[in-house]
Amino acid sequence: MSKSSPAGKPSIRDVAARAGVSYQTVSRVLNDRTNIRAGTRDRVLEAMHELGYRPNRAARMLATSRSRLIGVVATVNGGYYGPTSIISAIEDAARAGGYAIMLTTPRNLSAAELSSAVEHLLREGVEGIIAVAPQTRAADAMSALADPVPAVILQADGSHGDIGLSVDNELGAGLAVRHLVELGHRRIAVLNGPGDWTEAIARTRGFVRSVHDAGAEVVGAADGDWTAESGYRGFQQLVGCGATAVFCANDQMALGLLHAASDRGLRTPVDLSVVGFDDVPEAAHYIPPLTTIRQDFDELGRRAIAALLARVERDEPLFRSAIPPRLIVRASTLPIAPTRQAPRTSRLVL
Amino acid sequence: MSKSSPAGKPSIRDVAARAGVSYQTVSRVLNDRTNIRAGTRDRVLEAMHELGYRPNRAARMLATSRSRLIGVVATVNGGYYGPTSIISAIEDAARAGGYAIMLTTPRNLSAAELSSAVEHLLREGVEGIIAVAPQTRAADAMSALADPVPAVILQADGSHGDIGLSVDNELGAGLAVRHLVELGHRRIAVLNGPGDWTEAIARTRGFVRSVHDAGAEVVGAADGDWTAESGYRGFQQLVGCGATAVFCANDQMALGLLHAASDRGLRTPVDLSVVGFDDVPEAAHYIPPLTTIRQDFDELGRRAIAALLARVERDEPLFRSAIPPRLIVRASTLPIAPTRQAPRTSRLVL
DNA sequence: GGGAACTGTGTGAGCGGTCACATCTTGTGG
DNA sequence: CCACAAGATGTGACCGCTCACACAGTTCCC
Repeated sequence: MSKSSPAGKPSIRDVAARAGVSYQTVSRVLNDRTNIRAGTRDRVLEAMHELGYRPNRAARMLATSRSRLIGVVATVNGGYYGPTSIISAIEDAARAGGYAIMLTTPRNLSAAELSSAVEHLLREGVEGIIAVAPQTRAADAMSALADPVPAVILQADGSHGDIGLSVDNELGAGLAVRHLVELGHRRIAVLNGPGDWTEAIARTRGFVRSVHDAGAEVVGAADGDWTAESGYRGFQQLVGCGATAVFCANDQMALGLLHAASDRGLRTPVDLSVVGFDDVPEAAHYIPPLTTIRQDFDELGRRAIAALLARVERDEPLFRSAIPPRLIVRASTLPIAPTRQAPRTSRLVL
Repeated sequence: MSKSSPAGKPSIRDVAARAGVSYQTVSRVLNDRTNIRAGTRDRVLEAMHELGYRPNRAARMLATSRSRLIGVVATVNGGYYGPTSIISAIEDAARAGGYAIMLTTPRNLSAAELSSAVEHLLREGVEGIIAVAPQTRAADAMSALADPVPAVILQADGSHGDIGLSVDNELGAGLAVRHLVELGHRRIAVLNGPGDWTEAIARTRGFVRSVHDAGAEVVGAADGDWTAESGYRGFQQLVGCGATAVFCANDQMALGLLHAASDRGLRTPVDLSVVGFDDVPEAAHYIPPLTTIRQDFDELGRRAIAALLARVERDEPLFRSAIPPRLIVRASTLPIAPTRQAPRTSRLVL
């Protein structure tokens, strides 16, 4: 068999032979160069089509020393809605920009797992990394690790230099609080997310500030770990605090809290108003349907890629921009009832 | 600058020069060949470390014409728990096997979107494809598309030749039914998944057969689309059918059904027992906590990679194996109350 | 003690593209 | 009508690695 054996996959040279041109001409067609006669181009394209030619990425990568690969690091444990949506948006935007996504899913966001994931990506030759690493520790580890290539850390706050990008969590918490205050609530409790997550910190900060700004009062606080289970336990800690409304740092915890409230015979929203955060698809069917803060994860993913590619391709500095979330009002919040204005220690009041 | 300029990334030749050996010896170390003197290997390894050498994947791919890349096609719209868990398990197993994952997330599972996603992966040079394409139509399209490389289709049933792999949905439905029957339920309704999803079809089939085998009766059926919203509507269709228990083809629909039942003043599980399918993390905190069928998505992902790699590396035929799911009993199911044995048309009976 | 059968290491070629440059056409103006 | 620029195409080298093979140095056994 000669070198142009049709056995293996066709190469640029097979196409050239078939079209009666040199391999370089084929390469020009491949790269959309301008200086090619239309007729020649057509012949080459036809030859490619006939041969079922597909350019070899490895060869191009080797020759250009560009991989057009973006690495993504994300844990999707528990099937959280946020990371998953973000990844999907990232892939979309990356593909549109001519890049492919290489995914790693470390079991957790410990420094060791992260470092192993990043090392894996670097070995694969990615040109940039997007980490969905919403824990402060993880974000710290990432900013240290992603030395050789540009990186964007999602859901990281301002403390991580110029490589963080996130939804405006403080604003989101503010929207929730203002909504409750407008309904007449003055005694509000909070169910925080884990203290080492940037988003949780920002939401708590936004919550506390907004409550004070509105002249209301934080009458109770409990810490959760994002799970519905921790929401259930959080409710139990809040019992007796006298709140008429609770702000939960995410929807899952709000679900657990609704469950606990129901177990205790409390009627949401008559006895207690509840606000969540995220607007997961199921939130509209919690009992009662949950008032919550919707995050635009798609937009976050798109911006992450836009920022990273600007850096990779044009060496522009990463721009920071916070994405504003929206308040979605459903049935879990209600104007405070006249009889509840002065809460007594009834079992129907938190 | 000479060819061994330390400017760019170090190559195998830079390492060789530093270690005082030929580039081939370095290559041998890289590939864990046996015939190398221990001292030589150590010197090479040290040189690599000093230079911060990282092998160039593109060059290796080109030389070996192997990419060690696995393409994954999956839609993660709506943040469903299943696909996400599967992807994570796939990545884990692939990395352990020395492969990297290239992810595409088509917006939907239409033939056009699938084909574009697969084409993208093929251009990237993947050696195999795993598609999380649980719709029959999508599975059909995939088995047609994935011509040039081996493929595994997840959550596809036996009708897709030897490339499908899934949890044993029929068995799962059977577990749910037997549980209800043991509790005394004889009049059972079903909330089906969308008719063009292989899993939905298998669950329905398993449900119907098990009900008949147990001498019980299917007194009502409604079709949903996996969403909580469709579960809510499904309940309304089932009203009046006289069932004492409902089997829902997934947890989200069960959630919607619980919501609708609650809106109508029906108490689950006193008035109505409900079983779901999937065991999403939140299911333990639905109101009431949901009895459901747990799928082992991790195992499914691992088996998918195992099957695919066996095919890619040793050209073994893909083996089919159904993974058995487990019944998780929670509070949404209860033995049938004596007064409900002969259901009257009370508003408390479906 | 001299090949056979190792072990350890080096050399040339080539994977399939791209780049820089050379060469051949073609068009244009004086 | 020819010089010269611009456009279209071809040639050689090279990206970083692996393969097949060549070759040197040991061990070994009759």
